[in-house]
Amino acid sequence: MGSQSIRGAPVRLSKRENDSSQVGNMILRGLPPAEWVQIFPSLEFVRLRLHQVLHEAGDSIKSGYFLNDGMSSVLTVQPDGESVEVGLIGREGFVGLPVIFGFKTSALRIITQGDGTANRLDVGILQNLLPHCPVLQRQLQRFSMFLGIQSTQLAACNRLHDVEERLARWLLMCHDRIGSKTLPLTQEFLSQMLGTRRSSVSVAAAVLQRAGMISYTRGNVTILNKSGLEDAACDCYDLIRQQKSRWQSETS
Amino acid sequence: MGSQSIRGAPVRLSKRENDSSQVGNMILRGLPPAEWVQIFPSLEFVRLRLHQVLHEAGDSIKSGYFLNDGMSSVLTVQPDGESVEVGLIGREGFVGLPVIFGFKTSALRIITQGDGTANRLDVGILQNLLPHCPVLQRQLQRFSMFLGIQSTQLAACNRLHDVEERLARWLLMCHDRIGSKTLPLTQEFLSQMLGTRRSSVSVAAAVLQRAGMISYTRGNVTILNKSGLEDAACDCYDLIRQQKSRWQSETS
DNA sequence: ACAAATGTGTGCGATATGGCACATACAAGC
DNA sequence: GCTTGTATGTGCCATATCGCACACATTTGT
Repeated sequence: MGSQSIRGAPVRLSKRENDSSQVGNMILRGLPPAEWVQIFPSLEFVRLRLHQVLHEAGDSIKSGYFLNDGMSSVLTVQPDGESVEVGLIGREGFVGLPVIFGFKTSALRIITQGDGTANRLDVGILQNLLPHCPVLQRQLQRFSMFLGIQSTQLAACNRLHDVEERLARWLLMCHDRIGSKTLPLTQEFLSQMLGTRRSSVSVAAAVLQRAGMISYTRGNVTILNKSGLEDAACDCYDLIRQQKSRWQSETS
Repeated sequence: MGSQSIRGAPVRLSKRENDSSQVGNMILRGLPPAEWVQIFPSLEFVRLRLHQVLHEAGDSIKSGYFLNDGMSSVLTVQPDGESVEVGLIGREGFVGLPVIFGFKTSALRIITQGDGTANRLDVGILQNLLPHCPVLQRQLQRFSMFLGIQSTQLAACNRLHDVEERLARWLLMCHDRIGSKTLPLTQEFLSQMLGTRRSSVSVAAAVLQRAGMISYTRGNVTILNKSGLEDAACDCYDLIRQQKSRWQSETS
């Protein structure tokens, strides 16, 4: 751990720095030296701001992002503008999966939650690199599979569970990836994540607040009682964590 | 739960059938001869029966299936037994995607809808074959990406649209893949696809029936007015078809 | 023929959410 | 100070769905 500060001043990635242990992203850190030396000269360290759109639904993909910290949400966008979150990507993953299968455009919107940093990689460079980096290719493909499974679990959750359970789950998942107990979230924004109305979020948040599990001030949620929130959340919170660890370890 | 897995009876391939044009599955048909001659000796032609379980959630995967006709549904299964359909696989695709990324088990349940046939392939053989069949590998990976996108669209639909719209959509999608206007479906079964109660399906089906769009007899739905059903269905029906054609054409 | 199992239609109260409106509270800028 | 915009809490009614229950029809097995 300790070589990199998660919050506060991020570590600058010099182009002369060829040690992948300086990088927060788990896929990059797992690369063998032979592949790391190929990829690191092309990585561009970037800061990500709150709610930055990394990929817009329907747009072509120019860069992939290996997140070091913070998290991103994957959203479906419907023709009428409604949206639902169908995935979460953190330091364990990669933003830009379609390009590794030869697609040019993103069908989904990817936005950042909270501030963070990432290593950006040009799509053309990535596609040239992939045939020479079998471990990278394999890890990206495996992450793609995991993300698909995760989205199916979120789909079931969004269908079967009510707003209060989903809100609690979402706050916990966000907290696990952001690391902070205070999350910069408006209720309007949460309603887009959960695929519901803002007023429904307000009601659900008020219940959790009165139960002492969270405190809600203008645009900021603070988690006061994590284990209480876990009781309020549906089982999907645990299920997704289990699937994550299972799929990260399962090999053929 | 009702139906158990029943394996189809293997049928010997005649010599004539070493021509991929005799095969209904689109991925197999698209293979170059050099790859087809490697794979076809290992394919086992099997008949699939209604509601056969091809892969059970959590079980290890023994075989992959290239469907020739008919269709399969991809279901999430929750701990309490509730389920929601998150994908549809027909002749354009493949059942057993996790193995192409090195995973051994299926996180999802795959069941057949209606009768059909498929070319079954042992997982061990497939994994040995893949490194020598780049086109096959690529097409399977691309289908995996499409299925992930499809599941996100279904997730949004299941969250945002009501039972009647979803039912109409589902009947249309099933009809498109089965080919028949009469579909062997009980309301109990449909409720598991749509992630709702059986009685809700009954109400929605009664509305469509009174409007003359379908007729419902014991365990069988017949589509009477397809364009009427399209009006009753949500836009997701069209959106998924668009994404399907886009996926099949978009290249890097 | 009879009983049992299965599939479907229907009804009803409870509940969650949609859809909308409005008041309040806070923040930012002048 | 003031204004303006934004975020939140709340209330109200309509509606979709849940959660059950039960009647009825059809099929299946004996």
